[in-house]
Amino acid sequence: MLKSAALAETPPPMRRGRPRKSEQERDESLRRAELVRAAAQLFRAKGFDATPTRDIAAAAGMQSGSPFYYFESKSALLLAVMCDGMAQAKARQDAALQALPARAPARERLRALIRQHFEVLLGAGSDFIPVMLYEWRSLTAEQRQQVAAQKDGYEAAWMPSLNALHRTGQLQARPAVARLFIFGALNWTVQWFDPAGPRTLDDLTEQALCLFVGKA
Amino acid sequence: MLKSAALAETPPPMRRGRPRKSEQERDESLRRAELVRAAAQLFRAKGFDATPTRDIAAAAGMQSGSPFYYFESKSALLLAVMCDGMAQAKARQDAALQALPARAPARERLRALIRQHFEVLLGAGSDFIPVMLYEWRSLTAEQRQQVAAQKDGYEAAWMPSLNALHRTGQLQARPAVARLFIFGALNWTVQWFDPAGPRTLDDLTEQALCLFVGKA
DNA sequence: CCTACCGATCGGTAGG
DNA sequence: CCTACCGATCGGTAGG
Repeated sequence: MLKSAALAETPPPMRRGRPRKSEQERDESLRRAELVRAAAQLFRAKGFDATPTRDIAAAAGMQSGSPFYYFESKSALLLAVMCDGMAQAKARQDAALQALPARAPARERLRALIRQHFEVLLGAGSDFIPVMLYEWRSLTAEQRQQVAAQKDGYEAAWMPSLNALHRTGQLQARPAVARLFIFGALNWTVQWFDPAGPRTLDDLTEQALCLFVGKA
Repeated sequence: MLKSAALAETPPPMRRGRPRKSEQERDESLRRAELVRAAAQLFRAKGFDATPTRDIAAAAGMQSGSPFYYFESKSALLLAVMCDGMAQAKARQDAALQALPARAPARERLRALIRQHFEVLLGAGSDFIPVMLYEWRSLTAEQRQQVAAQKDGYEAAWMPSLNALHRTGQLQARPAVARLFIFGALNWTVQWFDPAGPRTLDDLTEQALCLFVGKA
């Protein structure tokens, strides 16, 4: 496949101002992203250990050794899946909270957080976060720290809502432990939720809210 | 190691009535159990795929090929871990419910179930159930069915309590979905609970109860 | 149960 | 990025 090299060597006429290097870089980062996407899907479907790097290469349209041109090791690829996933999830979370009316009640803030979390866990093509949740063990200690930092930021955003709900008595467990239990309940849905089944994410969200903080 | 063979060939004087075969069988089943225990511990610590059968053999004091004298494959050993674990968990569950005063309130029945589940998940030397929860993927379809049947029986025992709590309004989500969320919350504790930390299983149980069905 | 071993798979690399 | 390949590991078996 010499296509991308040819493009880089002969810049297309309409893109006069662009330096060559940038084209190359864009192409490289596209291929890299394709590898991460393919890896996420396979890691989720078969598990990290059970996924040969050769399969990831094939899914990205490459030969067996090529992933190691982009990533120094298989676990570096796993780390990329997790970090990309967390960055995306955090961005969506911020957007979901921004979209709320100013001074929305805590119950509605929690609803938005839960709903958005389901989206990221169970939505079409969302393999990144499930991989992060279930493949921790395959990271090195340093890699784990890196992901943990992002995860902590994501989960910390839930505490203001939980604290507020505790103050009003709607949340009856201590907020810190409640957060751990709640994430467990939500994260476990990837084990049983069937996107082809009758349950909608809205229904799931409402039921989770009822379970944790009761009806409105 | 000829010790066990020697014992079988020359029955000990005090055990006059016992036939040889039974001694041999008992010895075999002890060794088998030792393999299952070692496998459970390693599968939990490192994951199924990342655990070589050689390590399991060594942990049980055997040579590399010997586990295959007792189990036809590595995944048969995994199945044994899960089935033994579920059988034990179910037995403890029955005992916990029996120990309750007759006509105990539903909240107390749920408390007993949660407390017992924590014991099985987080207690010392309880590796079987965590392995069952996190290594599904490594079973064949038929093996999965076998474990699923036991798991269904275990989880079904929670429904009478959940239904009762729903009727009284203490549980505000639909019982069927609530059960899924609740097991998620509880099962996830294996990811974060530190037995050496300050939290006790009693405190955890109380907090879970408050979260799901509120204070007494 | 052990010894000795096979065949396959796999992560990763050199060299272009 | 590809080609060709290495070294190591691993599940499982034969034969006793």
